Amino acid sequence: METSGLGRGNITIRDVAMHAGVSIATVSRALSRNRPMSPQLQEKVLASVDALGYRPNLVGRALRQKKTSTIGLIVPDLENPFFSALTQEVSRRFSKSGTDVLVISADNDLKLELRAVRSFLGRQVDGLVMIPCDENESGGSVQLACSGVSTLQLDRFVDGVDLSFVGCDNTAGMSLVMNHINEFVDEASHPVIIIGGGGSTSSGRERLQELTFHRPRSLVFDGNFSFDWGRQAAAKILSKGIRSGTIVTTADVIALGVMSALIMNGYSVPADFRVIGFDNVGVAYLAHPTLTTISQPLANMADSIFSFMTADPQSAQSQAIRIFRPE
Amino acid sequence: METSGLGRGNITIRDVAMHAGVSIATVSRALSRNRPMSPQLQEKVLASVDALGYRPNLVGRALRQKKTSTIGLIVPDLENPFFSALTQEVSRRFSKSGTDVLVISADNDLKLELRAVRSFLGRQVDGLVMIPCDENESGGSVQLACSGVSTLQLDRFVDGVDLSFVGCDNTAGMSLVMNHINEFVDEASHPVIIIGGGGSTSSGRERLQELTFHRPRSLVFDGNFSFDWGRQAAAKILSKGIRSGTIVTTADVIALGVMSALIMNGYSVPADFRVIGFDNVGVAYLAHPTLTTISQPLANMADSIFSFMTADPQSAQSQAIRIFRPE
DNA sequence: CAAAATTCGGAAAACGTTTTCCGAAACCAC
DNA sequence: GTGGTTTCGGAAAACGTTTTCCGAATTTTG
Repeated sequence: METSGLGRGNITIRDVAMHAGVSIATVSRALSRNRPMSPQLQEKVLASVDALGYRPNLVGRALRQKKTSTIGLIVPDLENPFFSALTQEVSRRFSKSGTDVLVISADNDLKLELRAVRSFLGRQVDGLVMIPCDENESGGSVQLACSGVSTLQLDRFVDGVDLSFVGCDNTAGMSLVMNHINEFVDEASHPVIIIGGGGSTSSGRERLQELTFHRPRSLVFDGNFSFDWGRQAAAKILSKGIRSGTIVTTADVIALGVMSALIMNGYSVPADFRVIGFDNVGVAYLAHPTLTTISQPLANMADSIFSFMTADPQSAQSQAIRIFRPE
Repeated sequence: METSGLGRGNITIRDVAMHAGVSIATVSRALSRNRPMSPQLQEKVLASVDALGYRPNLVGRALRQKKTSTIGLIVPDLENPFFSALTQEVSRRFSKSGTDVLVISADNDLKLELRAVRSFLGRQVDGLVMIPCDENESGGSVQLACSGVSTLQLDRFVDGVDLSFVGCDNTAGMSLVMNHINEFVDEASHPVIIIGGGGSTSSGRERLQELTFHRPRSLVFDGNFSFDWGRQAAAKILSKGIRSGTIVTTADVIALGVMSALIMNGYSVPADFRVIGFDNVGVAYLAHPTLTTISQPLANMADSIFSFMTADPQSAQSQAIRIFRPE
């Protein structure tokens, strides 16, 4: 009569050893195939493992091995579809290898971001990927992370210090936008209006800088990466009496907010206003083809994170900064 | 001359004890305030902690304390905005207490879901919250989870076994939809068309059942919870020659897909077609007020999860099923 | 002032693994 | 048959912490 796994004190490797009549070292070896052993003994051990429903305690293992087979991912805001897509992509990339990606959302809060870093560091993750909340204020968190474990900044980087980063070439991306505008838009009748977002993040700043550099006399509004800011920005534009134009935004979430507000107010996209986004998140497809957008190469970025994390920490590659061209 | 935290062998509690000239027990107590101690000694220890930049190894702590101050959350698909909102809400609720919410996305893959359960169990999370991928196929994963740790199903539940669950009352929600339709819609000119989704999930099934129960002669399409399915469904409707109606869907993501396809094809919402969603996710606000939707009480659900997890495992409450009315 | 009670620091056990080391047995070669 | 090599299981140390116990010092009490 076999008791089910419910027995309160969990089954440990000792119980298996006892049940199989061998030492705990043998059990460990039978499971890890760390050293060759006679097949019949292995068989016996594995049978006991099955019979007892033993599952190794990964905390004990981590303590001994000094590694957890885990990487941490800190995201500023999971409700931003670009970040959830990125999260999904990174998880997917790592799921093929044996390491789990553990995600914590910082909820755009610097305190929570710092806490997440501390938590992951304390939990001995083998690597840390973070999308910093703020270009300036997140510096401490990022540096703390780097001081403890192999760390990579994703999509955004903090100012001042020179730390590893993977992201896309925002400048090149916005150049694509400008080429598109030069080619298809008659600026006389369709003035260019710029709506920024994420002013205190590197990606927001880079994109906005590139736009204002090319169109220094355009009207500029700046806010954050959210649907709501897009809606507000559209209202501001309309309240200035503007009735048509090309609206360039620094993220799809903003662009979608803009579009929805315009349409609610009876304007047509793209007849009255053309709207341009950035990121090409899944939900942007809803507005296709009326929303023009720039794709970020998520898969490439995830690949790069993976190879960074699996690389020898000493190797030069591990310090490289990888920047991908958007499409 | 103080070396920074970079020194490879990490600083352990022994180093602090050595530095302060006390025993490791004293250091532990100084940090945990577990037992009163003389203030000057505490001061001395804390000074050493600061000087060395010591951060406790939570793996060691977890092993000793048999708790990790961690709960796991397994989500089928982070790109579904309802799930990312739910994730964010749950994280937010727990961030006030000392426990971190660790998230793993199963990517709608049963294998990955099972792996996530095993991983969290092995990592000794103090609790597990899961949104099962599939009403039938996820049964094994959910039961495994329950056998190891206090587990709660969220939003969806698996069939057959009677396990703890927190979610919303889909039937009541759809009744609200029906009341709305009865009140505002002239069904003679505006036939009701039903678009289901998530057929193999309890919430998808419950919602669809309620709809077909009230409108047994309506046209029904069934698919999954995605923007894309909404677009396809709209195309199916149009290809049947239908040019107006009330389209009731079982999720906002579907409704938004439907709307976008209708608008792309030159139809007006809500003049030609009325569209009704479910969940009231943030992105649905983009379509407000043309999209009618039903709010799920996220905050209440998160609260309930929290109290379930912090409750004494023996108490009756810990087995309760909580169902909230949507608004 | 002695005895009892209290405080508080340290030694050591424990948590569940993996892995190093050791020794016994088996095998091989001559 | 002996010496050398290989194979393979077990004992025990180690990972970093918390906590139980113990004993010494201090305080309180009669």
